[in-house]
Amino acid sequence: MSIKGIFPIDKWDFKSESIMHDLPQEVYELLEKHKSEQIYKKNNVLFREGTFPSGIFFIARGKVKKYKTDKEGKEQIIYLAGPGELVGYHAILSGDRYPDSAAVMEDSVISFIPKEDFIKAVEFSPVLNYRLLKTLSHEFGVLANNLTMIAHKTVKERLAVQLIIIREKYKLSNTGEGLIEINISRDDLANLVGTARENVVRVLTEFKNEGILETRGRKIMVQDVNRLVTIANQK
Amino acid sequence: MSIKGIFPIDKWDFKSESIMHDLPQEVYELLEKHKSEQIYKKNNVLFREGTFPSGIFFIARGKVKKYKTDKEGKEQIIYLAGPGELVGYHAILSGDRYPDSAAVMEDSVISFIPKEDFIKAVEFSPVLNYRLLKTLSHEFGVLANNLTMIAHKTVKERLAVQLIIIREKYKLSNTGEGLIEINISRDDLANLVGTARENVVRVLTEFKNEGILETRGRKIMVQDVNRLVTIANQK
DNA sequence: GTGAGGAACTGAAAAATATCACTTTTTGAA
DNA sequence: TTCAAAAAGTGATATTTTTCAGTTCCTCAC
Repeated sequence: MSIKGIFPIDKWDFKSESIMHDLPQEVYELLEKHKSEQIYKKNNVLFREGTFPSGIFFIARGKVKKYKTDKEGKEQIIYLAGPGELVGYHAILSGDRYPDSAAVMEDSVISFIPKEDFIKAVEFSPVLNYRLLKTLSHEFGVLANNLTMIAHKTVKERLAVQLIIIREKYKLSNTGEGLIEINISRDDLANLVGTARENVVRVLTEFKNEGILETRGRKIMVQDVNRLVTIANQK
Repeated sequence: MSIKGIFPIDKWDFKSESIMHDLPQEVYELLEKHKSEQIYKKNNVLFREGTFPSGIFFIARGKVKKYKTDKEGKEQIIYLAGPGELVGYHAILSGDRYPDSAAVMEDSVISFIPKEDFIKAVEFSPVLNYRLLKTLSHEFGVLANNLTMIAHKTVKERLAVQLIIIREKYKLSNTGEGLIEINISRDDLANLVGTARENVVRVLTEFKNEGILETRGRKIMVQDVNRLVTIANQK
């Protein structure tokens, strides 16, 4: 039983082709000229909601979360970005402030491209322009799915969905043989699912007791994806 | 006490300039050529999630809801669109199926523009292209706000927020003197807020008893916006 | 290798929300 | 105008989720 068959997987989050892949030489050079690559340590913040954008970030290696924080300090993760993805371009396109914050979830290699260079490239290149439209449309769909899910599914169902997505998305960072290791803090998982940490832990324990997954330290290894898929599609 | 002062109003839903406003003559003509204007009766469906797009819709007059429906038939409203707004263009940009459905909430005047003409116009016009990017970025921000809100705010707070937004958004359809009439079914309101109809009705009654609003039939008239704003910002 | 501090986990109680079964009101078609 | 059907409203109960107040388990800096 393939996951695709029962779960509209392509409408979710899985990484598509990198937006930067195979751009015309001139655009590529324009972006390369002033970019600066740097290693960001875990928990470093790339930018904060409400500030004015100075440029965009291209993830070469690592994981980045985009999130919003409310008055009480509660965090909601909007999007998990990985290698090949661009972060921080919404604000530059809309000409407004950053609508969300971004932070590095594990030590990552990230390029910074100054605002002016990016805008120039977008103006110069219909290909990049069109690709941004596609990416944005895709991200919008993912977000709309999440909204519907949070509004209508239980914590258990939502957690099942997110585990499937994360597992698929971060497949590559696997050690090779054996089970795929999902490495994410319970807090981040809770902020992604849209609930309290305690609930995530409880459902995780439930899944463990049912033999759906096992944990080693903070790491989660899914043993039976199909059952997760069944739970995800329950309602 | 202005609403703007305490509530980040510009980050929410209020209608900005129409995407079609003041386009270069050639683009305008390209879009006009094959468009067909038509009156859609209340509850008519413009398109359904998962089908292939045949074109886009421009709302000349009326109200349209974009929504997703889950397995159990529960509806979640993603976006409320009004006059001057474009609907159904996401799917065309992403080259995929419609990610959501759209239905008319009251008798409306709507133009249909065939897919090919729209794509041609986008390819031809950097202005239109750029404007779509801006609109999409804006819509993304609104959606991200809603996601965070549904995840962290109570039904009462969310309803307060949405009442403020709808009231502002549909200000124009007001009769003139006196209070602004919000005309929306309790079901639609519930599907927008992300809860059951009963809860919406209960909170509405609460608001009524506190003198925040009054109702005449299905119509809601807000008497004290400031108190709604206070509730909306409670947490 | 160790121990301090952070993260993960647990249980019980309170609060919010969903559901069900029903009455009343409103609406719009004949 | 009437009157059925649809929508709105109500109350009681079940379920889910949050919150609080802890304990236990990892991790990594020394």
